[in-house]
Amino acid sequence: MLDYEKAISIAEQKCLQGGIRFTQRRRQVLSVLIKADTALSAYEIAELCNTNGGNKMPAMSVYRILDLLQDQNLIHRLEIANKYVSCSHMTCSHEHDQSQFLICGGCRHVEEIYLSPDAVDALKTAASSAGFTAISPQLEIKGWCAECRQSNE
Amino acid sequence: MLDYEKAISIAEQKCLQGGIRFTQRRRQVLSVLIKADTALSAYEIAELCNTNGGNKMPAMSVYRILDLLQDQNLIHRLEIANKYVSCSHMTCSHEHDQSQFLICGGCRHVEEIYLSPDAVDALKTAASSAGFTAISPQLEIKGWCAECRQSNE
DNA sequence: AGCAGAATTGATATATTGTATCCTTCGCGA
DNA sequence: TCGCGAAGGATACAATATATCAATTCTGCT
Repeated sequence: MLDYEKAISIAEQKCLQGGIRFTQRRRQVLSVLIKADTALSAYEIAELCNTNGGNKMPAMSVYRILDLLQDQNLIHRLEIANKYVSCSHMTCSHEHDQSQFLICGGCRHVEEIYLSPDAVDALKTAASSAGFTAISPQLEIKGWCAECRQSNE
Repeated sequence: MLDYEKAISIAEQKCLQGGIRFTQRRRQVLSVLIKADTALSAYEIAELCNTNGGNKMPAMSVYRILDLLQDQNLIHRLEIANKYVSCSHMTCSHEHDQSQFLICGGCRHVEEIYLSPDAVDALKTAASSAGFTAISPQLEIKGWCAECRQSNE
């Protein structure tokens, strides 16, 4: 997990640089995502905010805030799982890192992985020969976790 | 595109072998998917059935039929795009083929690609070291098509 | 301090995608 | 032909997400 305090302060800086405010609500949503050790759906985030905190967090606000945090590269949306995770490179100094996620097609469990540069290159080559300029800086791969694979066979 | 007649007759055989009927409705849904040159959403399939054909095809039936066709390995569901495509290996004699799809994160356009065995191996290795027994026989990769990439920068 | 305008949030409605349930109808074999 | 299970119809509803407009809050400026 990320260093919580450091991540929050970096997020605050990034927002300031982006010309937007790092409000309580935004802090709250990001904080839930950083503290979670799994990917969360928008409605799960809303629920967690309402459980821990006090004032009501409507799902609509969560979506708005998630969009905004994504624009600042503070979180990722996982399209296979319809869930969100905080960016594990948030506290790194280098930019433009590629994040890679394995997502279980059964239980939707999410694991972050690190592909070899060779593997990423192979994907990029295949992608560009299909007319895709580049694969996304965030790569999602669907698979089957050990547990789901067992119970499926 | 697949040889339509051949694909339909193979589908019929597979269904018989699986102990289920290849009804008119099921033929209709599969036929729409085979003839389409793109991935289609369930509601798009229903609409196409209602446009071309005569009798009404409710969306619920489409979902039921899509589930069933998936069980018979006749179609794939693309989770990133929330769409469905007919299996391009339907008419091949060999089984257990890996299908790979590139999906544009912008317009959701879908391209089928063919990764080198090396690339697939690299993915499998990374996956298994993360506790995933295997990546899915159907691989989805999100990227950006040339058009969307241009209009985004 | 007070005001204007922009950013943020609230509130409500609605779209999209998908699942659950229960009942009816259809087809095949005894 | 009768009965049983497969298939389909109908309806309700769940989960995820977007659109819109009004209310509020903040910020910079005078």
